[in-house]
Amino acid sequence: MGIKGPKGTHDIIFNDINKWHKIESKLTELMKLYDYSEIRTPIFESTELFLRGVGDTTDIVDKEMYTFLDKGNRSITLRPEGTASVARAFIEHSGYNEVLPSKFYYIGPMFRYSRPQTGRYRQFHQFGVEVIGSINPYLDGEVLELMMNIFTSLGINNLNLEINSVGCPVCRPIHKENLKNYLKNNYNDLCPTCQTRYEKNPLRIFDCKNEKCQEIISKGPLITDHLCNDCNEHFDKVKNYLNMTNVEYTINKKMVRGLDYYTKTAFEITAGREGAQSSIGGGGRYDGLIEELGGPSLPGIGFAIGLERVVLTMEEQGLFDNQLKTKEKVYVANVSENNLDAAVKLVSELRHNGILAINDIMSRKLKAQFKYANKIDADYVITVGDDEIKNNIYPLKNMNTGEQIFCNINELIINLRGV
RNA sequence: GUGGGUGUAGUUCAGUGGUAGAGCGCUAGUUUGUGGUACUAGUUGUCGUGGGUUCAAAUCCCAUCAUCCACCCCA
Repeated sequence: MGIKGPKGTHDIIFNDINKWHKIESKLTELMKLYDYSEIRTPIFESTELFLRGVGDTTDIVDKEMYTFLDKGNRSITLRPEGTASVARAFIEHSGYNEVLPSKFYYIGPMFRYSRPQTGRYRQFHQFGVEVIGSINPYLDGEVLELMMNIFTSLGINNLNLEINSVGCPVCRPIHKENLKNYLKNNYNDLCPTCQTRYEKNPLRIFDCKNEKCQEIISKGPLITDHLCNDCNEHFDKVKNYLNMTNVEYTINKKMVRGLDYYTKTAFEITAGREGAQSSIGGGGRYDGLIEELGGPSLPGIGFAIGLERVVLTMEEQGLFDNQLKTKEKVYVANVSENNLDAAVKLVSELRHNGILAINDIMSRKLKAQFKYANKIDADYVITVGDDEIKNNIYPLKNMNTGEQIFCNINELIINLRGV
C-alpha cells in the first residue's frame, strides 16, 4: 500500500480545499472589519512555554504533547494551542511598548497526541483571536460577539454559547478551599480521577461525567455564587454587552475549562452535533498569563475555534452545496495535433487578458476534449483548427446553453473579459 | 490511556473453505471537426501484514499494523 500519512493526520485535497478556502476567506474578511492583525508564530516552541503557559496539571500538557529533543538537546514541543505562543511573541517583541490593546488573530496547525476519532486529529487546525492589554468587560463582549459573528456568517445553525465566570486570584482560591472542604466528606465516593483532581485541581470535578461525582458536585458550592465584587461586576457587564448586541447565550455555572490560565470570563460553543466533539470553539480571559510568562502584568482574552469541526458541522448542515465558482472557465480545443501550437498561443493570450483558460495536455481527440471540458465544468469552449487560423474566425461555444457564436481573437477577448 | 467495530480495484462494497467480483469512477470506441444521455470495450488487486490450521484460506485461528467509533480530554 506504500507510505501513508501518519496516524491522526489528514490531507486536505481535491474538492475539500474549496471548503477550507471558503471558511478562510470569510475569516480574514471579518478580521478586517474588527481590525485584528494576523500573527504567525512557529509551530514548535520550547517545551517550557507550554508547561508554564498552559499549565502542568492540564491533560494537554500532561499526556498530549508532541515533545522531543532537537539535535542541540533542547526540549521542543509542537504547539498544542495558540495562546501561549502569541503571549510569548508579544512579550518577546515588547508589544507592551506599542499601542494597546494588541489585537491578533492566527490560523494554523496545532498538535495533540491523542487517539483520533471524528472531529479529532493529532494535527488539526485552529483559528484564534487574542487581545492583550485591556481589562474592560466590553472587550469580552466584543470578542464573544466576534466569535458568534464568525459562525453565523458562515451560515452555521443550532449555535449554543455557554458562558461562565471562573473567578480571579482573589476569589478563586477561597472558592477552591470551600469546595475542598465540602468534598472532604465525600472523598471516598469520588471516582479515582476525581480523587486526584481533588488534590491538583478540584474545579475540574465539575467536568466529570461520572453520575456519582455529578451528584456530589451538584450540591457543592459554585464559583459563580461566590465571586468577588470585581468579578461579579465584570460578568454583569459582559452579559450586558451580549444583550445589547443580540448575542444569545446561556450561563453554565458548572463550566470550568481545561486550561489553567483562564480567569473571569470563560466560554464554550457547540453547534448542534450530537454527543462527541460537539464543541467547535472556546476561550476565555487570561489576566495572569502575560505576567506568568515573564511579561508585565497585562490582561488578555481570546478564543480558538477548531476548523475541522467547523468543516464537519458545515457539511452536516449542508452549507457547502452551492459553491459559487469565482471565475468562468474557458477551454481551448485543438482539432488536431497540428493546431496545438495555435491553441497554446491563444490560451496564453487569453490568460494575459485576465481570462481563465486551459488547453489539452493529454493529446485527446476533439470529441474527448469536449468531454473533458464538460467534466471540468468549463463554461466556454473555443475550437482551433486550420480554417479558424486561416480566417481568424473562431467558434465560441457556451457549454451551459449549447449556443455557439463566431468571432475573431479580439472579439473573443472582449466577449470573455466581461464574464 | 480504556473499550468496541472494520481492513478485498481509484472509491463504495459483495464474496463465510474450492478459478478474484459488482456498481460508481477513470480511459478509449460507437467512421467524416463539438460535451452532458445511451451502448460497447478496457483499466487497476501481493483480498492490510506476518504466522498457524487444512489437500485447499479473502473466508477459520493467533499476532501485528492501520482505520473508524465511543470513553477520557478538548477545538
